[in-house]
Amino acid sequence: MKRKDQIIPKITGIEKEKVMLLKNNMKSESFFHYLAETFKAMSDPTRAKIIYSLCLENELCVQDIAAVIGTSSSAISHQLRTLRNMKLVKYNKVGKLAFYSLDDIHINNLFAEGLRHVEEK
Amino acid sequence: MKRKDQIIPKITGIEKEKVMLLKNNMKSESFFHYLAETFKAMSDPTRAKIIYSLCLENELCVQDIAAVIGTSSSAISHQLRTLRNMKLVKYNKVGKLAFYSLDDIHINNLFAEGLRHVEEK
DNA sequence: TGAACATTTGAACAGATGTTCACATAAAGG
DNA sequence: CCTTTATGTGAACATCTGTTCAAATGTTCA
Repeated sequence: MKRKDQIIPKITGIEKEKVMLLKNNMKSESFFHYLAETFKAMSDPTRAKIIYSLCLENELCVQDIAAVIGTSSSAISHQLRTLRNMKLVKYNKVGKLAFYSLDDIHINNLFAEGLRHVEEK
Repeated sequence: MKRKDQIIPKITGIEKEKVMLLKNNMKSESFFHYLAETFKAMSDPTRAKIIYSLCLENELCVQDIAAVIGTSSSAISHQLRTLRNMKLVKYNKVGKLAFYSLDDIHINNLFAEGLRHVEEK
């Protein structure tokens, strides 16, 4: 009987049960890809400023966002496309103006949680 | 008296009050930089998998994370350093093993909100 | 001490990213 | 129609990122 193994188990990093459990509960590759993309959409200072602005004022047009942030309309338009592609913002075109707003309440929650984290650090 | 301006205001994108209000409520450059960095830390599929694993099992060593995710220990170690630098994970060294865990409850909340967003889309 | 193991690290590479610039639409007003 | 204004887009650029590979560090155990 291998008594030693019971009393003094070999120290090894491999914890098979944990690994098995996690592997069985792992989400799909595409799930993590999409999740990462969502965070990535918020991971640029310019885009963070855009989202922050849309949290305070729930509808803004491109040039106003550009004015608030202090950069070109072109740069903002490029970034808004990224946010649009990731379904973080939606927009409403009135004549030549495009009014952007956050796509749904989850975006507010997610961003607010990020704000809270940074403010409390 | 410029009656026309009162009844039919010129359609223009510039809404000075909104812009002024937002500019006055804008956070600092470094705030947005740090906020963006926090989101960026979660914006890679490998790192998202690491954080997800640490949400389910609150302490894991490098090789077990590597086993769960299916990549090299070296790659995981590099990513853990990124997460460590951003204060998203902390670690506890026991002999030759390094047990990693999420740094605080805010990380759980933030990540969980992201999960919820993706699951409901 | 020497062998095996866990983790860290640096260099190097391909691939991705954000801005700028110039130009393209597209709508409004004269 | 022509000009002005608001936004969108593509190419080009420098910069950044994530992985791999090789090697170093540090720990355990025989």
